[in-house]
Amino acid sequence: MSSTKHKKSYFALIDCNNFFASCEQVFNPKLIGKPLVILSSNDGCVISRSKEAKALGIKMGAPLFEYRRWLEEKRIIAISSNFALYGDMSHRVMQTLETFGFPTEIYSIDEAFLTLPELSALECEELAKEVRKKVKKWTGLPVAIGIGLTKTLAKAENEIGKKAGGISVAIDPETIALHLKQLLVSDVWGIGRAGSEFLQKYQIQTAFQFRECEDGWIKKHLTVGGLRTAIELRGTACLDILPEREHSQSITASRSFGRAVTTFLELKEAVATFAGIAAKKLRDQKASASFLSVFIATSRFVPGEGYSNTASLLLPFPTSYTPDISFHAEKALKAIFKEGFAYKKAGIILSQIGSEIEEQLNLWDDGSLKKQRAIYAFDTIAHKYGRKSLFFAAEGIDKSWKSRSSSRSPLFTTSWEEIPLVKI
DNA sequence: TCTGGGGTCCTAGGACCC
DNA sequence: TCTGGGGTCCTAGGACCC
Repeated sequence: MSSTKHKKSYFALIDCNNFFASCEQVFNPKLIGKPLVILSSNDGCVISRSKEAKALGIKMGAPLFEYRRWLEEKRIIAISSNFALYGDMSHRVMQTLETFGFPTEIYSIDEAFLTLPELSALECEELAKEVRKKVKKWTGLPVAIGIGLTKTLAKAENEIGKKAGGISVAIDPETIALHLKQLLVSDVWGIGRAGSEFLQKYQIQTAFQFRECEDGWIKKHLTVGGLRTAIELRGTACLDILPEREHSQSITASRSFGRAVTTFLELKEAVATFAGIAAKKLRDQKASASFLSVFIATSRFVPGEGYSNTASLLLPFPTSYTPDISFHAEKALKAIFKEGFAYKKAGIILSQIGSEIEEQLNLWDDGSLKKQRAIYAFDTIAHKYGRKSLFFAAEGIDKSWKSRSSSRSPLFTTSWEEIPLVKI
């Protein structure tokens, strides 16, 4: 019997208002009520604005060098970002939300979804009020709350709530339709710039108009992601609350440089720093990575001759050990570095992340191991330890790999202990 | 002179394999 | 050895999110 057909549930999206600016205000009450902007690294551009700063018309992402005079004239306070503080505040907010006992998904540094049971609209409102009050009391931060039948609708309600006292609920078809008619497609979660520009050409401007479009047409032009968004807007949930993952899919450490970097040495040092940051993040997750990319780029704002490139490589072993990662990052950097350019940005991306133990076993035990990776691993070991140890381990050759060389195909070896593993 | 950083997911097309 | 169709894997790049 399909009595397991799950009960109806609602979604709430809790979103901190002007998060970074609000965090600063909590710790420095003199900033409350003032036009305030938070700046990115190198104080490059605006990444958060207080309500008052927004009212003065300063745009998200505004570059400081263009607006500095203007900011001074308007007496807007600009301060550098403090991500350690924001991370800590985020943690407190999430902990507060978890005290309500609903399944919770932390969506970003300042947002979380809750799954609610089926309630009346009034009960939803009451609950939202309670959540707002508690978060404000426990953390000092103001939040907006949207409640809807799906995550996308909760997001939409949140947008509306921000402009209407902080809370918006829509769970009946009439209210939903009414609200979606007021919401621009470009403000729908999942519809970005490219999507809304495309829809504009077909005179589709509101979320309501978008959800009325034909499935096949949406899928053809906006892919499955677009279709999922439309289905969610019609009230059918197809994005569930995601369970917490053990580790990230990828880890990035990158920076823009305050001033242009031209030499390999400088770039090498920067990349070594990124390697350290990324490796630490990896270890904090008790994970290791098998794939590494390094990228460098000149300024994207200088027209004409720029240069940017990425080099990727499979690590011989899954690792989270800084010297290993640093060593390979430098190799990758060497492959793409070109003399004569003014580099403005660089970074490292670690991917193919798994738990340490799992990955170590995979390398030798698991038939699902990718061939390319195995060959790479063997070549590297052969290089590092000499062919002898390889032959020693090379029992039980998988026949399907025969076309390669017999010296590097022993995946299903029974004496893998003989191979010295690089320490993680 | 000066323009953020960190993510996820999807697709197209080539490589490869049976 | 030749043949082609079809599946799967892999990667680059784009779109989107905060």
